[in-house]
Amino acid sequence: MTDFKKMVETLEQTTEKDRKLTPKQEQILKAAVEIFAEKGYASSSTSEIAAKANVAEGTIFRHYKTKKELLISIVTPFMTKFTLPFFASHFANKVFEEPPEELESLLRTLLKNRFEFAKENAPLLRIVIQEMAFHPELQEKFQEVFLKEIFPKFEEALNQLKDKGKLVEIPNASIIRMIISAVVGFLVTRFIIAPDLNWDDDKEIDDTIDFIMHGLAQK
Amino acid sequence: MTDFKKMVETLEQTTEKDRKLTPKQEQILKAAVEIFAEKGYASSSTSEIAAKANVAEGTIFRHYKTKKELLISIVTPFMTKFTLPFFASHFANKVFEEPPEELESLLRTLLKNRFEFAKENAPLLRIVIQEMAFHPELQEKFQEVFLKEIFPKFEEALNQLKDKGKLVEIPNASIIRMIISAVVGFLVTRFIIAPDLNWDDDKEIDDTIDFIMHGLAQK
Amino acid sequence: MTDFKKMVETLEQTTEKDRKLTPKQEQILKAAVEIFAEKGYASSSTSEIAAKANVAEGTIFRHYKTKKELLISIVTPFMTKFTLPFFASHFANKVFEEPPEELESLLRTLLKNRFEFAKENAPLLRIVIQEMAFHPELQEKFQEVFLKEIFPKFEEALNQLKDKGKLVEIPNASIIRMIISAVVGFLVTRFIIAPDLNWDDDKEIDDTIDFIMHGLAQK
Amino acid sequence: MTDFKKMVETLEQTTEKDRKLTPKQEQILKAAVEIFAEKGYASSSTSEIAAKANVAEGTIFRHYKTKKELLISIVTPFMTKFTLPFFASHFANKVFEEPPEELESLLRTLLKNRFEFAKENAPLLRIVIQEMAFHPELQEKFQEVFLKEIFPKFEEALNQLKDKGKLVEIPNASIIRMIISAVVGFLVTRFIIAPDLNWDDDKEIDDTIDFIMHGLAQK
DNA sequence: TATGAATGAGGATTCATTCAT
DNA sequence: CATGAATGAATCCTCATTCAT
Repeated sequence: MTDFKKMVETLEQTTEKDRKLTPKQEQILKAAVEIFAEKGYASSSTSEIAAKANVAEGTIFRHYKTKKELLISIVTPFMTKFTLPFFASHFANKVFEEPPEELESLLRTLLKNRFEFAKENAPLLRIVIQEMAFHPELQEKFQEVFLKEIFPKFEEALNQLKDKGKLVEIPNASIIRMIISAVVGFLVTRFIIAPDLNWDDDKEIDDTIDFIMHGLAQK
Repeated sequence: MTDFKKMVETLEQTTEKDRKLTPKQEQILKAAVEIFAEKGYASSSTSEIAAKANVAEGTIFRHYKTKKELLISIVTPFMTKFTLPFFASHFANKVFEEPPEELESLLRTLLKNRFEFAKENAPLLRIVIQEMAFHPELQEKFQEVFLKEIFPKFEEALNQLKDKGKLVEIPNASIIRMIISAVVGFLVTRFIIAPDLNWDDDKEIDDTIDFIMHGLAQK
Repeated sequence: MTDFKKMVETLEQTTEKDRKLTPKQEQILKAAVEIFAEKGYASSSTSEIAAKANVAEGTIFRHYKTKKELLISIVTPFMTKFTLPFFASHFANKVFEEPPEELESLLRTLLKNRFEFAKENAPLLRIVIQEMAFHPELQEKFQEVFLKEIFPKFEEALNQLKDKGKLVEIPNASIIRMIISAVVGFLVTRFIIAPDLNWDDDKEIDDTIDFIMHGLAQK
Repeated sequence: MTDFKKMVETLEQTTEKDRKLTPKQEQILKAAVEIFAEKGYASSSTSEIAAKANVAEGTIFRHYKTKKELLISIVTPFMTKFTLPFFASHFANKVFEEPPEELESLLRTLLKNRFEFAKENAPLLRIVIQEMAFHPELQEKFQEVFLKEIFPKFEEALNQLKDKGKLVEIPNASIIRMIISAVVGFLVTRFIIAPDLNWDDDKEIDDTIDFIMHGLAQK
């Protein structure tokens, strides 16, 4: 499980780095997040970021060699942090050992937890979703994190459930897609498309989980 | 049903206009679609589009006053055409009068039909999804088409089903979100994220519909 | 007096040409005058002129090889026509033979006459004044018309008056400048700077002539 | 006399700003003045200005957001400085209290003084006269400076003179127009139309003042 | 003769990045 | 470390002019 350890290390380094951020750096990051989220990476200018961050234009380039490096410095820690909980040891354990109701409660816990994270980092979520399509660097990072780490565990769990006859017999990839579609569809609607609606978040989460569980149950 | 007629007219006008396109215009549109899809609107340059279209840069601006107008000329006909089948009169009729299995077969027909359309217009789908976030003009067009037209009919149909006890009792908005998430999640995965995988499209569509139907069935 | 004859011929040719103008040409000239007057030559576009003239862009260039030729076709006939009365034979005669009061009445007649012409052609006056500075072709035409024709006659007349002791003894060039400044200053104020004021034109003309006459009288 | 103070402040600020100009900025202004004067604002290109100023084109836009702002930064300080002497307190005083010969000597002093200023800033004078017609911003500035400040004082002075029977009884506006026409006509001829003639400036000024004084004297 | 699509050179302006202070 | 003036390539767009129809 070297990969996992490496990942955690990476995360912790990042965290430490975060702590080492000078005030100016923090201002820059904060401003960049807001502006990237609002107008998209390509339509944001470093001078605008500098202005919003109350910093000279040159200062940005002292900390981030290029504009793209600034983007990556913003996005990858978020991706890592967003993903980490999936590795919490009890996740694998529970799914392997417990009855299928456990999948439900696990998803529920996980979603609620990730929901809070998304809520606190809505602009970052927006940036990731908007920019993923255009930046191979981000896609690679995503593959690294998702395809190589989460996906296999996910599959393992799904296989277990299938063996116990608790899961519809369709390809794992499809199942995962459906789960993620439901979750991301909710998050995107909640935080990007219509953040100003009067949301009953707990109910929406419960309903979404119910929808997934029934949709995937063995018939 | 004036609204519907107006919409059809609009569509047909558009189609006629399409036929009137000069060769150069077609080259421009084709090139623009490819480049916008690949790099995103903001990162595409009109000079690059002109080069790919084998046309002088000025020629683009003879036909489309601004770069943004070019984008809109590309996107809105697609949005309209993509949406129009939802207004086919039998849609509303069937859902109102027939048993709920009808909903399923309708969704299935609809999805298959829209799937083909998306397949033939994958780059356009990509552009719409990528650019919607940044262009109020597109959002308005979307609202016009979706919120004012499709959504209300959708809701009516759902209410009917709920009355017959065939539908889970959660808010219509949530149901619609779940259906759309599943469908869009599929289309995005299929055509944008992993278009090169070895897809069994019919099965995926069937599985997705099954997922939706079970997920939303009354318990 | 070949020069004079040539000039009259030129004028008459122009006049004949004017008569031969096709409707499209007239529309073009009319539109060009309006637009040049409003925004200046350099800031006017041929496409705007074509639009205002209800004519295709290419049509302008069928009649005028270049944009500049269009300007010249507009300005030089005006300059010639504006100048021609100064050659009316009785001008020279009267100034030579009559007492100095005659200068006054002549100036008065002349100014009133030219005033009407300026009034009917205010936009053209505006164009001439605005563009003279930038177009050597116009300057040459002006020199041809003014320096070579009018100025010498003017001088002759002034010399006569000086001989009779009726004129202040300052250089002719200065006298001419003062007269022209007063006249042009009036026309510019009247038609360009403040055309919307409530002008009593006859009184202004009289006052201006009085001002000139007293200003130049032998002390 | 707040208005006057405000104006002086403005002038001094401008002067200080002038002193703060970086060398590049000075090069830009110098080049722009020369080129604007020669070809007119609309026909001057920022690339040409940059080249003449030995500066990158982008540098112009670092200091002046737009080409028009560059024009205004050039013209308005000139207009203000050109106008300021008219507010020198002794102007009003003298005209009110002294015999009418005083008007003459005052005009003479003023004209000589403004003549020197125009001589040193001939290209600027040219720009102002050429561009005034096309830029509402300049017209406003001019109105602010002339119509609201100079004109009323001028009128007061003229009324005083009329009361003493020393001035011809025609409307003040006409008188002012005549004076200005004579002065501007002289300056324009001297510096714009025929700057290369062999001018005896002092005599021209004297003659011009004489012309004005006699032209306006009570008959 | 009139059209208007097409051109491509040139226009103002933006922007990521560098570097002397 | 931080600044912000300077850069020049690239951007979107305009325009006078040409030419096939």
